[in-house]
Amino acid sequence: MSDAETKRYYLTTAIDYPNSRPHIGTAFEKIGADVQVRFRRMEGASVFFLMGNDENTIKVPQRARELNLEPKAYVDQMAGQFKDVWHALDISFSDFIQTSEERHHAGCRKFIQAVYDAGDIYKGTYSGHYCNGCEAFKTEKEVAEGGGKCPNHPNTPLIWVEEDNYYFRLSAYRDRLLEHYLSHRDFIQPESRRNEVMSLVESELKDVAITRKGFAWGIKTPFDPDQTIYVWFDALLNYITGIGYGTDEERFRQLWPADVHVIGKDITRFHCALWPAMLMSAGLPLPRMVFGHGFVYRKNEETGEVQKLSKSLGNVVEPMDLVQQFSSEAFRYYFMSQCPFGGDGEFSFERFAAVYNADLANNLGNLYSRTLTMCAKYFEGRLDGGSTVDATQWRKGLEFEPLIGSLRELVGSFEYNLALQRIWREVVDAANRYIQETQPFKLVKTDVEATRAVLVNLADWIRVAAILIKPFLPRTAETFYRAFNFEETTPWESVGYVDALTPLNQQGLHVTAPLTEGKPSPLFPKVEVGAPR
RNA sequence: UGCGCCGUGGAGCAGCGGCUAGCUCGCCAGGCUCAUAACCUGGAGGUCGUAGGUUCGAUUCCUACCGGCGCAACCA
Repeated sequence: MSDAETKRYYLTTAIDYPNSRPHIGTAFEKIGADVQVRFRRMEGASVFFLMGNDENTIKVPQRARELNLEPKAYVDQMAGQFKDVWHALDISFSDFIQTSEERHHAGCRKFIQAVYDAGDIYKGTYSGHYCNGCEAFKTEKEVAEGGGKCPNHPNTPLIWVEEDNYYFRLSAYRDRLLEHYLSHRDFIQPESRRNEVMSLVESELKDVAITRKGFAWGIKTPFDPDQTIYVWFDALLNYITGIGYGTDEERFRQLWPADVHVIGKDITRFHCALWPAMLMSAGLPLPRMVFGHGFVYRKNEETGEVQKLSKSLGNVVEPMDLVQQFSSEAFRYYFMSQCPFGGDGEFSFERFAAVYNADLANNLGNLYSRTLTMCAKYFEGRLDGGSTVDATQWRKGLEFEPLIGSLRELVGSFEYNLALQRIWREVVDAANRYIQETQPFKLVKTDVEATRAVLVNLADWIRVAAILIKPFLPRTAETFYRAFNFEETTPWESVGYVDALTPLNQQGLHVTAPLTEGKPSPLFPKVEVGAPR
């Protein structure tokens, strides 16, 4: 692997249907992805982070008609809303692809033609329950749910329709897929998802219909203009059309294959079976990893019941509600610290507030407050007056280098909750304990220089904490870093985990944070537990 | 039904073969006063779902069962 290759990092998230607004579960995925790319950037990688919306579904023209809009106008409007939410959560995506864009259409046509030319597409007959109300086929499951009728149109009888479609020869890739899983242990992460996919591929891997007839909205099949590409086949292709496949081959070659597709556990099979088979057929390299994250469930505060987020249960929580009540930082912290990214997690307003108060207000925020206040009160913000002190004193008794090493490993492998837990226990808590043990507020009465030494150590502590939380809480981290004049040594933008290991530059060390009457304003004002909502 | 995950003090989690089973929140008692009534110390509280098995030894491995949950080809 060349140096240039190890340094570029291409990550994608699942593209979302635009017919409903993003909820906390959708946001969970994007934040987890964002933490990873922020971390990779800190590690020196040149990152490309792709997100987008999945717009070529039958529901789009339906919904657009209801709103009296052109489909394209509708999806553009929705994409704007999605991006607003992602920006509010500080999701640092590089590009946002909409599958209604021409660049996507062009890439899709090229790709399906390549698969066709490879002989993996054949004409067949698709049959199923068709609903005239939805203008779509219903799955057996949907029919069962509706008691033999369409769940959305119970008065419209379902009809059995047979239609000529094109099929992708997925079954032909069974052995090559299994071989790939075996030779690339990391292809499907976390481990628990592997078995599921492997047993699925071993047992049943049927060819799939990849086109539908008679839809105006969607991508026309190049070898048969009466047919449009079925949503799944087209959706997966965003990962390559978003980086220039079919429109900018040079760029595509630079970025592909993806380092990781971050997706929800429900769609692992598409990404681990269908997608690699499609790529094999088209002669393209496979992504290095598919990470299937867990889901966020809603805990009902009164009954204690844990439920899936769903519109019908009315328990959907919109990210903006929490961002407005607390902050994007609080939002990011809750989900990254409380929900293991590879597994499932729970959300309740009560718990959100409890975690916010305990970890952000009382620990992190308060550490910041008390440190800066003492610097201002005892030294008027200047810590550089005395003789040079040992600023690494605080690291004694702490296995510091191994800690940084394991944090890098944990963050790099998406184990965010464990990483945050260690940062809090071993860095933030330790700092509060250090203050209690050294008692600078007492010491200042007898030994000013010793007090200065303690505060210099705390300043370094703040600096290191800033670096460690940078991928998770970018704003808070920056505030921490700008509390002192650390930027004179290393600019904030270029600070990485390695800088936590370099010693503090005490030259001219002083407080740069804005203070009002010698105090910073609270970063995380405490909230009344149980009050919100 | 198939496949998968989970069941550890009041709540949320960690431990995944062997020191007195850890951590956070909550609770109780002290301490401190720099700080967002924050912080620090100590304490109470667990037969690690049940029944077997493997082993010198199991919360940790195996089997069965009970209970909860997820996925199963367009609801993150």
